[in-house]
Amino acid sequence: MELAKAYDPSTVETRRYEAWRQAGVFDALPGAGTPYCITIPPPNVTGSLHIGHALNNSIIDCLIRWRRMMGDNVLCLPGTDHAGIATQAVVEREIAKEGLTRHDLGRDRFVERCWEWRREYGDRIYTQFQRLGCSYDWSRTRFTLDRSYVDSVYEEFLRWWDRGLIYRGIRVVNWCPRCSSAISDIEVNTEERQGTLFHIRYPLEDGSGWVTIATTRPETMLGDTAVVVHPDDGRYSGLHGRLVGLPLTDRTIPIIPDSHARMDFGTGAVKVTPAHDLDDFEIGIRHQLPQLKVIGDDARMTEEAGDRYAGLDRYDCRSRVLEDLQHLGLLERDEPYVVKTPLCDRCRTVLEPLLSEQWFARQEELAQIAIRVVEEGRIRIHPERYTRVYLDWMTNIRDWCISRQLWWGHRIPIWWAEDGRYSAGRSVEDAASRLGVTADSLRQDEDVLDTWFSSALWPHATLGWPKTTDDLAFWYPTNVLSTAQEILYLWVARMIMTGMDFMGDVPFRDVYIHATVLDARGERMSKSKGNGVDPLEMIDKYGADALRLSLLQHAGKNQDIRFSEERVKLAGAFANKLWNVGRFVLAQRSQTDIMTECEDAATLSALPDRWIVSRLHRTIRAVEEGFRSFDLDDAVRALHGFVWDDFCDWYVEAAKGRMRQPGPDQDAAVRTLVYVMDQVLRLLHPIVPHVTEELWQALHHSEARVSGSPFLAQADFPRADVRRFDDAAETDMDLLIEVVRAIRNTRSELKIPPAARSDVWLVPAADRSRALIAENQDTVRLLGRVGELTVHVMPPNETRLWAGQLADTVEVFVRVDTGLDLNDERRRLDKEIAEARSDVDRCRGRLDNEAFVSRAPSAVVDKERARLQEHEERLARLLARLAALPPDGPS
RNA sequence: GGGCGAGUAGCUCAGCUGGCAGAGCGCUUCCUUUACACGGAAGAUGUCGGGGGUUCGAGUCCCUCCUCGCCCA
Repeated sequence: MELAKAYDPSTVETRRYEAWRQAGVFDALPGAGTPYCITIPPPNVTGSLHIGHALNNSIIDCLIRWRRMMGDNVLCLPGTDHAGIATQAVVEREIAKEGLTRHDLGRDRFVERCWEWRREYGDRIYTQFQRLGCSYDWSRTRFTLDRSYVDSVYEEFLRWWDRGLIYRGIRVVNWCPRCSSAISDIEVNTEERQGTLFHIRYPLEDGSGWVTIATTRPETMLGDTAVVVHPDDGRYSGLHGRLVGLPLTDRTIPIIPDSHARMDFGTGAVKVTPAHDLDDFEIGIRHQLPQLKVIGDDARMTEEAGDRYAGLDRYDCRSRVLEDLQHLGLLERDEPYVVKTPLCDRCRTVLEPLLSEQWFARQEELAQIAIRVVEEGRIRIHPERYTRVYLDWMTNIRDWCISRQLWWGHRIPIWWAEDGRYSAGRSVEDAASRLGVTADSLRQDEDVLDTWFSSALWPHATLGWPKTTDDLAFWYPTNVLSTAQEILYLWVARMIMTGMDFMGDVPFRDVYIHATVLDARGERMSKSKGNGVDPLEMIDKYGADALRLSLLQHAGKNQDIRFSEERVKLAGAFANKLWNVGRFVLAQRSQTDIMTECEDAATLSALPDRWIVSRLHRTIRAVEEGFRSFDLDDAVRALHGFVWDDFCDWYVEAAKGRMRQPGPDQDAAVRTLVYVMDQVLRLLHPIVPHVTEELWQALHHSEARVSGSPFLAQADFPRADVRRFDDAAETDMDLLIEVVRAIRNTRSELKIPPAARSDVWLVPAADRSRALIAENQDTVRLLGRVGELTVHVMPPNETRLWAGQLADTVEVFVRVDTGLDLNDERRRLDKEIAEARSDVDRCRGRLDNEAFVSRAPSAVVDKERARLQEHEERLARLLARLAALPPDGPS
């Protein structure tokens, strides 16, 4: 197979992906082997691939491909969630173009429109995952509104209902006036906006003075039912239990001590509006305060707000309240203040915390178990620091508002009787019999369930629960959940609860919280800022492999990643490097009849071969460790260094010399090239699947394989073999590399043109290094562009013609036919001597330190002694060299 | 307000259980040497955020302060 000179992902990636799919490489079959399963976090069905998905799915696919190659029976199950509020917003926008609202259509027709939308666009993100190279089982895609999934959700609801975990309650929820629905915490975007802090006087009822409260939302005062002060706040200690007249109303409200009040904020006195603030709601419960709802579902003031304000929009009401207070002289002052404003994630309407009657799920009992499994280490969270974040949240968990006033979603399986009683049921008939009435007298609750209520079941419901399927039996518990930090609570925690509750076992064993991808300036990407990076555009320009590599390079235990197009480009350069070294290896092999797929590394005897194999196996171990511990960045670093530095820059360059003459050494070199190349492709495959598969096919296409899959994607992943670790080979090769570097450096300093060959004279200090150089002189010659190479016990006599340098323990001389500039040479030597002296002094200083010698471990002291000896020898040689130079003279 | 992360070369980041400060990019000089100019060779570059402490020895451990960011209230 002819390979193009430069790697072009656009001609490779789609073709390779299709080949995998057609061969069913990603399709899983339960039963045999060690199960390994990841159910991917279902993206929002309205969504398209953003950089966070790209990162997470690169991580997931990397793990999945790795485990598949490790021989596990792997299932990676993809899916989407129905995203109630988001989808509904999209479809509402669409029908708005036809001048319609959802109310014009009615519930059934509107839901049908949502389905049409979903049929048309719902699989878009799958195609995008495929472009990223994700090896997911596309025959098992799940959607949270699939019939079987809906059954799971209702099963969950009914079981909880029967245990009394679901109840109807009145609470403050995040209310979006535009969507007319409660929304979940994660759909709240908090934004800092410039606002005003108003200081308002509430006169004491007996006319003896007033307390001043501070608020950014004066309109809510109409719903105040108390003022709280801190119990320890001396300023108010005489006022506990006294009443104030609430301005603009005819009500009086008490002053109550409660430690919620912060003495250092505002005046230390806080107005309490239980119906319109979550904290105030809880204060209200503590002190049994009335809950006065003065703002309605439409964000207009209610009757409760009083005749003068009822019907006004909340902001108009604010203006009027301020005017009126001003009039009464109760507005003490105002100051600019940054207000944290909650916005609806979908429509950016300012949310209203609102007292509302909703369905709730009790959490405490479920949370206890979910806490225990993490404390006991049955689920491990990585990076570990998130464990505490999780546990803190879980121990302070609040009941979960599970109802949403939407149409798109799982309609709550509760039916109401005419007399106001209600019951859940598996069907209207079931509910009817539970209530002892006829089915036709019932009406179903209008609300749907929170989308998270359905995704909380993701790992077991996608595998078939509540049915006992083979998939569920084989792959549950799943192995890893990889996701973003902001849904640790809302989603991860709840999957743990439902998994323990319904399956009696953890839903996954490891949770990996990946970093947040920021832009190049370190700012969070957002649509409004317009600083987002489109992963598909990156794939178009540089290839999916480049995108994956650029992301995985930074996927470790870090909290954020600064992303830039430049990185993708550089990752693309690596793919090209790999491509080209692959081309080289192929070309070498074609010159011989060596066709072995995998050389037995144990039989290699040449130093470069032993060295590269040793380095390879250390790299394999680093990759293994990186993959195992979710330090993918470490794995990538190890591979990058090995491929580019060890293999390309040294091994391949050295091998070129061995290619000239047919014979056993050439055979060994080719075998090693093919072996290392094959192993490298395997190691890199989970990270950059396309380019590695393409090369691997080229490397092996003509071979008859005795067994196994024809795809790299299903080949065995390398295993580190400690017997291949070869310290001696590494030490020896390091010395050779040092010698070559010294030759190159000297040539460069002498401005010898790269094309020219120079004679080199080496004086190794020890017998061992002499033998080493003698055995490998061809390598030194080739890499140092050496003409005549002399290895001798003494330096050359004609000092004027040889520039010298030290490489470790080897003196390296490069011949300068035109004669040496002695001044230059002395300068160079002086510099080296100065360095050597300072090294010697530092070592001596340490060893002269009584405390160091007596207290440091003896190994460290010995090492320091050896080091001192080396430096002293080096210094002596340099001084000798300086002395040997002719005293002075024309240069 | 609580919790967490980050601050190391011009930039982006590694530096594990303390033991001679590293990589990539960029920069300087040179090279189209038949895998690769998406390349090769050589080179320059550091108050490891500040201040204390522990230790024979601190980028690494402890305390404290400063700056930036994230999550949760």
